[in-house]
Amino acid sequence: MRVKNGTPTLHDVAFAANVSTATVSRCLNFPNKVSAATRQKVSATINELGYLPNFGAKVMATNRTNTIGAIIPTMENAIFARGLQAFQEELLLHGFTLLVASTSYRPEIEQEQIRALVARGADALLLIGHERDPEIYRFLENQGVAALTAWAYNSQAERPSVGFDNRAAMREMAVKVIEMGHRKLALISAQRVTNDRAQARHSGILDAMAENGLDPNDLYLLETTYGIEEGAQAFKQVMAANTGATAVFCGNDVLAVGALRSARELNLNVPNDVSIIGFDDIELAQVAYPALTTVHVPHREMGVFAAQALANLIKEGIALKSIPLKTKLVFRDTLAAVAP
Amino acid sequence: MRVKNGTPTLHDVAFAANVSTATVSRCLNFPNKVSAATRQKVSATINELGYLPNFGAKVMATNRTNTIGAIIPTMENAIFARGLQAFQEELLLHGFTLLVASTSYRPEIEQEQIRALVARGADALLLIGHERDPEIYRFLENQGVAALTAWAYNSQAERPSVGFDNRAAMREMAVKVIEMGHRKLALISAQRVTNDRAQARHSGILDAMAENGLDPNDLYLLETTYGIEEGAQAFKQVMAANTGATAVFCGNDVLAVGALRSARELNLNVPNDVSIIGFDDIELAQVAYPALTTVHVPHREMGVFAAQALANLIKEGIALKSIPLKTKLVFRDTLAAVAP
DNA sequence: CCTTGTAATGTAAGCGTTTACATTACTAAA
DNA sequence: TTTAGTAATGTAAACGCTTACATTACAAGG
Repeated sequence: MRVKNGTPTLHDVAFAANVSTATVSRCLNFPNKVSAATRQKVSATINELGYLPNFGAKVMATNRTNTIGAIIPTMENAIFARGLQAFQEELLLHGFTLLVASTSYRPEIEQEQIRALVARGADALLLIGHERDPEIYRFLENQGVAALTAWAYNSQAERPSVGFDNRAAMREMAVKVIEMGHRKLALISAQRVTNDRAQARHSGILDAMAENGLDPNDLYLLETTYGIEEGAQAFKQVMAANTGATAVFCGNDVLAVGALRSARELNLNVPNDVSIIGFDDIELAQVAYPALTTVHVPHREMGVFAAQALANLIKEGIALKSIPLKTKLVFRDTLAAVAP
Repeated sequence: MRVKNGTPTLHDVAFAANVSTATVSRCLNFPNKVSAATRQKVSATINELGYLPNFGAKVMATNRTNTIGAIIPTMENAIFARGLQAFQEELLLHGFTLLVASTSYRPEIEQEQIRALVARGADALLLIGHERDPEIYRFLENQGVAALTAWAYNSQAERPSVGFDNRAAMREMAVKVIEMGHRKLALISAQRVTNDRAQARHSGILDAMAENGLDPNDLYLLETTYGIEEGAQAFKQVMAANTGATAVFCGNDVLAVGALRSARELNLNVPNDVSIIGFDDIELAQVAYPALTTVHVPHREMGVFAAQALANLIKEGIALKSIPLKTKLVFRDTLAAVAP
């Protein structure tokens, strides 16, 4: 008698249960297409043999991996980690597994990763931000892989996205700041070249200035890379530039927290000497001292909606559509009215 | 003439390039087994046709997905996000893709996820902590899927792990604290039942007390779940218990930051009235005010080593072995000697 | 010019599912 | 009993790659 060596296959189960492979397959995939008796018998055999469907074979036969890929700048940034976590949890509920790749904010790497995840069989992709080479969209289309954009919403973007309007959100905050009497504004921004969110936030401030009789050209703008240290350095530069800024916006909370630290080192009182405003409302913002005034972004919600949209697309064929989410200004202790 | 509809296959490339499928396959996988001329011709055809190997077919033929799964409690916790990010980056260097699942610290869910990732074809798994049902290890063995444990190292654990000795690290910190004159100690710990890291950190404090003539039974221990708010609540309870604790250890930085906030609300001066000690040294620790004294854990290093070990196992067949990493005490502003 | 050895290429058999289609087993109405 | 209709099951092709083995091409030594 031949002894089986490898892991058991569908065939083995069928043989042991004395049914055809088709029946076993149906037991697994369409239990109600099979009589209770055989279902019983087959599932007993499956347990007994410790059968687990072969992934590759299944993929080949169905042309689906039940896997969704996400490509984000970095998990180390809490705004992505949080959204991605929610995305993964929701995906699980729909029977999908998450494939993760990161780009360190480098567009060339993103291209590479998109190709890698498609090659690895991702059924659909979650991407951050709208801006990318049209060629890669063509590639995705050719491969029949849908892509949903998150962390950004733009009413005139032609591709589906779930996110918030970075520009409007920042504009709203800037209007408040200006209403509080601030006339000299500065912005410590993330690199805008490869980052449409950073661009939009910048534009939001410009909008608010223009609407309120300030000259947008007066905004003192400084770009820097991501990090607390970087924010700290940038803030010192802003102060050294002597522009008389009474409110310095930061492109995100991490930069803002760095700015806060520099302010302390410079013996500047926040918010009485300078106001500092963040964006994102991550944990850091409430822990910082003084607690940071910032724009709250519904990261988890975004992840959940994105997962639902993608799951609905793949399982039900429901086309993706854009979902705009709301941000909220949260006023804590780093913003004050300018002394009259 | 028949018009091809779907995406091109190996066959199509072979036909177009006027070679056999074997040759095309070799061009892709063993370029040096093929003459320069054909290599040339084939790769031109591949580009022209926009051919991309079919993932499922490849998996089926090779029985490998070049995918590694990681199962962590949650990406929202920076210590995992950071390590995972490094893990993914290193994996990419070795040609692997990362599959992520999370457990929210629930062991039943972990089991489920282990099975799910194996079913999704993970070639190997990264797991957090040692403690789990032996049955699941048997399952992994049966399936021929290797598992490496991270975020914990324990010299007497029989399974390979890359991480640090939580117990020794916490003991080292506690010894310092005791040397600074603290006699009444408290610990705000994460739930220990399902979490061997939390257990080990607790034991470390006990060790230090015993070695230094303090009664380990005098440690005031409070367990809570993960979160800043939870840490804040717990700290208030510790203070309300009136144990006279002059140093309160926290199982991680997040809890410590919550404790810090409560101390401020209680008008307690840190570190003069109470010392607060964290663990992990995440970003939060330096941003907190006062900056947190804590134990630095080499999260990124851990991720990198784990990825290397797994890649070496799969590609070269080099067996996994445990890699102990070093932690470092970092003294900032929340620990002071007790007034004589 | 033949021989031998090696390099390059080709042939075709798997890999383990799913599923269209065919067949058989039942049920209930006539 | 038939019969028609439906439910349950079976048969076998297809999915697109890798790779052992077979074959052919070529180079160098005699």
